[in-house]
Amino acid sequence: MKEKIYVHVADDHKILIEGIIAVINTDEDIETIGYSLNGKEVIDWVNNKDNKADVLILDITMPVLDGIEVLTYFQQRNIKQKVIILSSYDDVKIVQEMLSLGCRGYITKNNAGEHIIEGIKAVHRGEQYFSSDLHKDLINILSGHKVVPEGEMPEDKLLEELTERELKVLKLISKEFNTTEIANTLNLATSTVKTYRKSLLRKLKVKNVVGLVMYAMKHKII
Amino acid sequence: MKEKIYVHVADDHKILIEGIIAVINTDEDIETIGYSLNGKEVIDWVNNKDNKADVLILDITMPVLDGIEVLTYFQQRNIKQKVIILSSYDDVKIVQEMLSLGCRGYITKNNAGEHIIEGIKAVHRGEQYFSSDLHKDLINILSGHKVVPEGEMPEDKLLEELTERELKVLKLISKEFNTTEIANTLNLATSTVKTYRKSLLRKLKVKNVVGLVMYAMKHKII
DNA sequence: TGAAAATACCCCCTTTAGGGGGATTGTATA
DNA sequence: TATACAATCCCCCTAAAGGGGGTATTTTCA
Repeated sequence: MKEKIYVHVADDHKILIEGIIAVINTDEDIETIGYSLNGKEVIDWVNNKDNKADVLILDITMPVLDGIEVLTYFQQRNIKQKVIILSSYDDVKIVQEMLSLGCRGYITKNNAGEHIIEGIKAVHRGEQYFSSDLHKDLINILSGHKVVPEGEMPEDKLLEELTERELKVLKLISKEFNTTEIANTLNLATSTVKTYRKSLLRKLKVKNVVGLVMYAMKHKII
Repeated sequence: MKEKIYVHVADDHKILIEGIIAVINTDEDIETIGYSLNGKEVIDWVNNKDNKADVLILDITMPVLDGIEVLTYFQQRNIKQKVIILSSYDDVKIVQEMLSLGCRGYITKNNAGEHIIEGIKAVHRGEQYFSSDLHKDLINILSGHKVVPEGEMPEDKLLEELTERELKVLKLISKEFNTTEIANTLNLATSTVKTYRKSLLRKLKVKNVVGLVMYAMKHKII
């Protein structure tokens, strides 16, 4: 008899956890072993000696500590468990971010039911797994030549990544802070903040502060 | 033997539907009867002669048609099925809106597992049902004397209404148009547009264009 | 019918944003 | 070790936003 795969599920919506467990348990090779309702619980779980899970299903948006923070923690301590992100966002940008934080799979909640078992098995084998909607986009990115999914601009694709400082400035801009106020908040010269504003406009390819705020809202930076 | 309660579930995340069905089916008095992945499917379902569901579990955020639009449709045609909103938002403001649109219950996804069966039975009996987190807030509201959750302003209520012209200017601002471009688009003098900008800032009580855009996005003006 | 509100325009003035350069550190990494 | 890039600051200049007034129509509606 084959060794079972043990899975831990983390999501702030209990009902969703119940759904995932119900689906997972239909497969005889996989067994769920506990769940967490926030990132703090995940950290506690991973630090527990008795924990014998192989794969972690992790939601991005959670209270206390979110999925990003959990992944960062995992990365810093070199945690062995493999992580599959379960997310509402079917957004390549976010997938990229999660990948850079070391997750092994990314499944959208839309089609989790069909893909989750397949995904768990794949990452347990050491492969990467992405639910199909994302697949083609990712292939495009990884292979460099992007096939535009007709009628849509691959806007995000073209955008340069923001640095930590730029991100902070963007967040403060979104709080209606002006350049002087941002400078005071971050203990910088106004000239520095102006430089960041200019690079934000350039990198995000927008005309003015309005475009910056729209970007920030769309990408849930605020 | 008691008559069963038939329930239809609508949510854009299939996995969540599976969770709900799994929970609901643990109760022998309730049976799930189909599901919808978006508002359009709900409308189609309700217009189907064979549909014999009594209660609809409805997510707010869905593609094609969202929960609000579905409730509006129900209200306009006097649909007999009782609706329980299943939402991520634990926000009294939203509960109020849903209530005004005729929903009978409101359960947050956080504690859906524990309350959904109770909720279904309650609304089927003709009662209203709210998951407990919201209960005390709602009692405050319905009893008239609202205990403001310290530090928060009931912002929207205080805002003056925008005129048609102001709204148009706001929409164009949100498209990254500057004053001159707005003036040209609307065939107005730039001075006129400046006047509207000023009254927008005053009416919406925000500091600058960033606040205007945030307001526009929050209220889905754009 | 009369007051209020919406629409449209004007003035002056200050502050802020944005465009286009350039420079210096320090760190990471190929 | 060379190079790239983040982070920090500077200059000059123009464009745009915003603050504070004012005026004249027209529309709305109690």
